[in-house]
This record gives sequence, C-alpha cells and structure tokens, in this order.
Amino acid sequence: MASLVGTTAESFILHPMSVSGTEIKIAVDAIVFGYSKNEGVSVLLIQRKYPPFKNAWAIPGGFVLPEESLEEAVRRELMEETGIEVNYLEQLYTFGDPQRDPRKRVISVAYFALVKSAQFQQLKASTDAENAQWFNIKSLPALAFDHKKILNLAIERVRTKIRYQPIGFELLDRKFPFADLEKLYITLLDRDIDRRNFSKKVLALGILDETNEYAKSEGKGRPSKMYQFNKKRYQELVKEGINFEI
Amino acid sequence: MASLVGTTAESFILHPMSVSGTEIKIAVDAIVFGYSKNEGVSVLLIQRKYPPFKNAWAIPGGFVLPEESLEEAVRRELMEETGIEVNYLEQLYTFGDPQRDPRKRVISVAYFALVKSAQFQQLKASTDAENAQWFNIKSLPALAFDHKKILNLAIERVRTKIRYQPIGFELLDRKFPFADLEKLYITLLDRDIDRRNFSKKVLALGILDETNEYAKSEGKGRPSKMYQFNKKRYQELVKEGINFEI
DNA sequence: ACAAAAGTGTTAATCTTACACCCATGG
DNA sequence: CCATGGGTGTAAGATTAACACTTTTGT
Repeated sequence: MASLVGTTAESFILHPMSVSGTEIKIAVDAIVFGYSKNEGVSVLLIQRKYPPFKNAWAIPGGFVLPEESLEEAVRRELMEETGIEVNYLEQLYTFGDPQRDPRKRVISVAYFALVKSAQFQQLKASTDAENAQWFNIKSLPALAFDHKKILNLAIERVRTKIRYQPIGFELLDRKFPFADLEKLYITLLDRDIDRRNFSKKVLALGILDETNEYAKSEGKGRPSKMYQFNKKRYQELVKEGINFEI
Repeated sequence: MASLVGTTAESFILHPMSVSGTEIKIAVDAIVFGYSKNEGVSVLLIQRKYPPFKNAWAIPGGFVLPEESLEEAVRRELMEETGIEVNYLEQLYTFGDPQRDPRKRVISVAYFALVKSAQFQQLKASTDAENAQWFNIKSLPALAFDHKKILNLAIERVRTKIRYQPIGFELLDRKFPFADLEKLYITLLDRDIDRRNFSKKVLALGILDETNEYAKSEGKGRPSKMYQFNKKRYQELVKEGINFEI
C-alpha cells in the first residue's frame, strides 16, 4: 500500500515503497472568508511548498486523522497552517473526481468558514503563518488542483445563503454599526440596497439588539448606534416558524 | 493494514489479518425517493445480510472503487443492490463521525435520488433485488448505523428543495395530469394548497407544456389534460434570471 | 340526473419598492 | 457653517391569498 509522509494534503509525499495506489485518501479543505468594510470579502489561501503546483496558491486543508471528526480535522488544519480559529464552519461539498489530484486518489470534503471582522484584521498583521495570505475575492491568484472550482462554489454558497440565513453576522464584529451590515450585503449581493427598506426589514425580524454604545467616529458624520445579533432570539423565532429572508 | 472483502459497505468483513485500522474507507449511500399518487413518498431500503445490524434495514450504498467517481459509485451500487436506475442524483452531505461504523472508520458521501413514478411502480413488482424494498416515509423501520439521520436529512432536503427547484417533476411520469403535481406538493409540504392559485403560479412560470393527451379516466370525474415539464425552457429561463419558487 | 374530479377569475390583503429630508458629529 | 454619514415614513405597485361556481365524464 502507498504510504504517506506528513498529514497535510498539499505536502504529502509518496513513500518510495508505494505500491498499488488503490487506497483512497480522505482530506478536508476549508475556504475561509473574512470581511472588512474597506476591503470587502477576502479568502485565506496558502502557498504550496512542494510539487505538484509548487508555489501555487491553494485552499488550506489536509488529511483526516483516523480518530478525528471531519470538522475537527478542518479546525486542526486551519490552526496548523494558518493559525486561525474560525467562528462558523459549514460543510460545502465533497469533491471526489478520480483525476483531481495527479498523484493519487484523494477525496476532499470541502467546508466554508467565516471569521469575525476583528480577527480578520488582526490575522492580516500576525506573522503566524508566513505562507498564508488573504486575497480579495475580486483579485484571486491561480489556484492548485481543482481549488478554483471549490472556491467558486463556496462564494456562490455564501452569496446565496446570506439571503436566507443570518450568517452575515458571523463576518462582522460582535457589535457593529448598522451601516456595516448593509455594506456587507451590498458587497456580497453586488447590488444597491435601499437603506430605509433594508433597515426596516432587518429590524422587523427582531433578531438585532440595540446596544447603548455608539461607533467611534472616523472623523466625519453622525456616529451610529451599535447593534448585536441575538442568536438565542433568532433560534426561538425559527422554532416559531419565522423565516429569515433578505 | 485492514483488508476488506467485497465492495459493498454493508457487507464488508474485516480480514483476520487486520491490524492497525488507521486506514479510512470511503463509501457512498443513496436515499432513493419514489412517489405515487396513492401511496405518497417512499424510500428504497435494503435488508442487511451480515452483522453488525444483521437483518436491519439500511440505505443502499457501498465502497467507492479506486477509479470511479462518487456519482458512478452510487449508480453502480444502486444497480447492484436494487437493480434501479435513477433519474436524478444529487449530493446530500458527507458523514464522517469516527464512531458511525462500529468496526472501522468509514466516511460516507450521501446522495439523494429521485425515480419516476412509473419506474417506482414497476420496481415494486420486480423480483430483481429480493432484499430491497420500498417504505413509505410515514412508516419507516428502524435503520442500521446512522442511517436514520441520513434519511431525515434527505427528506428535509427534498421538502425544502422542491420549493425552489423543479425537482418534483423528476418524481412524476414524463407526462402527468396537473392534479398529480399538486398532490405531490401537498404531500411533501404537508399542507393544503389552493388549486387555483397553484395552477396559476405554476403555469405562469412557463415551464410546463400542455400536451394534447388526456388522462385515462379512473372511473369518475372529468379527465385531465396531460402536461410535461420543459427542461430546456426552464434552463433558458434560469439564464434569463427567472427563479422558480412555489 | 348525480357523483366525482377538472377547470377557471376576481377581490382584498400583504409585501415590496421607490423615493427625500432632517439629524448629529468633526473639522 | 459645511461636509459627511446616520436616521427615519409614506404612497404606489406588485404579489399573494382567499374564495365558489361551471364543465366534463362515468355510472
């Protein structure tokens, strides 16, 4: 049987004693999204150190260990490769095409993840993972393997899902000015939103708590109230059959 | 390394020489839905011949072969185990909990599938797979492994998806009386539908062709026109940005 | 002629969209 | 006092929901 050295998919090396290759390896990959008001939506990529696709950018991920769940594997790999802890994690799709890895059959369970705005900012500065980097989704590099396809699916999923599930809040800080939420939706849906209609709609859902804090002004304009997402309330409302839709 | 005899997950046997068990096996499972006007929604299950869960009912599926895609694996296993060819196949979710199979680590990529009404009827009669059987989703037996969870997710997915994708047609015959479509929606959504509003809405989508055939009467009532789903037209409309929603 | 299911239109209610002015702050 | 962004209400239009009688067939 083929034997593998190392645990991350992007660095595995076929051992010289490899034989049949009938064994299928199972990996996880995670498309991590970050958001900031100024830069919009970014994804976290890592640069490969080994062939194939040496030096190409790729989605972080790696092989699943025998005793860990898929989600644990994702969180472990993200920590190892990028030093990040995500805030929201959801299974996206499983990619299993026999040719997707040129070396060997690898089936990859892809996840997408969201990080809070503050953490996204912070990570940008950290020196933790030198070969990990955020890329704005409007200017992505070429990607290794079928990672472009995975990434496109993830982007589409987030765009779609944000309209009927309150996942947008997972990209903002815990407390945020209302305008940030609006800007996030404008960015993701790529169209203008009427501020009045949007705020009426969102506030009518009853899942945002108004805090008594105000945004520190950035030099100009009226400071805005800070809001926070009330997850408990949201879950209660879901049970009562209310449905989020924007 | 553990070695496995046979290809179907529900019948695999650990070879006496098994050692470490660090190898993860990859399987596919498929929840196949059938529908008939009289019996409503059914799923296809197989009865296990080997322990664990010997004689319990289970979702059909099995291990992925080294050279086949996941979807090919599903179709192959369905043919082998139940003799069925499905009409619609979509990936559902990947189940990877380390404890889900008591013997060994098995990650399963679950699919759901839809078969046309006529084929569903026909298969019920066929003697092809003696240990395969249709069960109405309202009276399901206990299931092996975590298959109950998988099945529940599949049911939920179909119920949700039928509201925004035209997958309902995949459960009916190619030509069907309008009332059958309505009854399917009533069954799946589990609530009454106003016949006039429903037909207005569906016909307004412009994706149903009226044929010049009429349903053979079943003894009483006015015979209905037969309709058929125009998939090509639907795809054109999707490109133009129209969206199906019921 | 009656029982059973198919076919069809109108109105009220709800939801969605379009639209513009005043307010609070910093410079 | 000006520039900037925050905060807010109303009316028209579009969509959805409620509702019942006529037609066609078999018996």
